[in-house]
Amino acid sequence: MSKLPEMLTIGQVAERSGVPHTALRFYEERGLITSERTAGNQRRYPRHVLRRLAFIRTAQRVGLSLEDVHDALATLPDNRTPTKTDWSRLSASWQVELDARIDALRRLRDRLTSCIGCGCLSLRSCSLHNFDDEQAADGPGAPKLKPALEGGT
Amino acid sequence: MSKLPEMLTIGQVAERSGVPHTALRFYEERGLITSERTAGNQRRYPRHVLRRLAFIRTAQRVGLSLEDVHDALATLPDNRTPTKTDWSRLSASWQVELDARIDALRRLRDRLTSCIGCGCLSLRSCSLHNFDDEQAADGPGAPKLKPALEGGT
DNA sequence: AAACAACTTCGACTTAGGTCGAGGTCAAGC
DNA sequence: GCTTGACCTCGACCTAAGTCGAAGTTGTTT
Repeated sequence: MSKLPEMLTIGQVAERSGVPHTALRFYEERGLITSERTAGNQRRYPRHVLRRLAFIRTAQRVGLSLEDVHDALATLPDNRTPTKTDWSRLSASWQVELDARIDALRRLRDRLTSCIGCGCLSLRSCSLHNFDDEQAADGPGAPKLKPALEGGT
Repeated sequence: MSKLPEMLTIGQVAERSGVPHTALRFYEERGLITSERTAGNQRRYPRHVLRRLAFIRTAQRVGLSLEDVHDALATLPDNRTPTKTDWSRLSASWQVELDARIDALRRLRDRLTSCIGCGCLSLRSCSLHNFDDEQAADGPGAPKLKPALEGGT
């Protein structure tokens, strides 16, 4: 009993979270997680790092970059791991982001639909090539996501 | 009159297509476009390269990688620039891809919705963290797109 | 024929999100 | 007290889709 370990090794965290240990060190380097060290310089993690990792991975799946995640975590008052309240606030702002992305894709699809069969593919006349709105800015080759958390109050 | 130039220089193609000349050389290196050369080793493009470029950029916007585009172009009988018929066939297959992506995002959003307020964020119990279906495979850090053109008959 | 813009190649660099390996240290079991 | 596995750092490497700069050549115009 009382076998609930206070601190976890990097290997344990990797196994429990499903995040490779290489990525854990990488995240630490990026300031997304922190660890304490043993006398022998090995990392030891408090259990709540698991929650933080869950947060990170979910945010990534929503489409946020690690930098965005970093910034989101930084908006937490004490730089703490998100609590239920924080989670609600942040995930609500992700929804906006997701909705926007879904919408952009849908518009693209509809344009494609209206183009099928026209065979135009003209650089000048086809509507598919002439929207400087939506994702034209992040254009080909750089499908980055807008911050979108900025206004996430 | 008769000023319709047979062949275009790289600068002209860049200007007309909106694709930077650096990218044009890059695409050629990748086998997406080809060019002839003058006696002095400069590239000259037939006008239909513009259509091919339109195809490439549109495909990219749909979410295909250059490799996917390369493969798609290779499915064309004579390795030609897509005609109206090819365009219909390929863009129809892109629709499937787009629909799938839209759907995946929608499912993610819905899960997020059902999670807002629960605050669980548990690695084991929250439904957000337990879908090995859909996009779990391309996981965080590698938001690549599935080929999806393979079956595009 | 000389100027000058446009073109050539090649290698290095970029961002994001990591992975891999070498060489060395730490911790736990027997 | 020794073996073995887990851990450490650091730098190199990876993919994708290009960009940038240097040094040299071509093509066009006057």
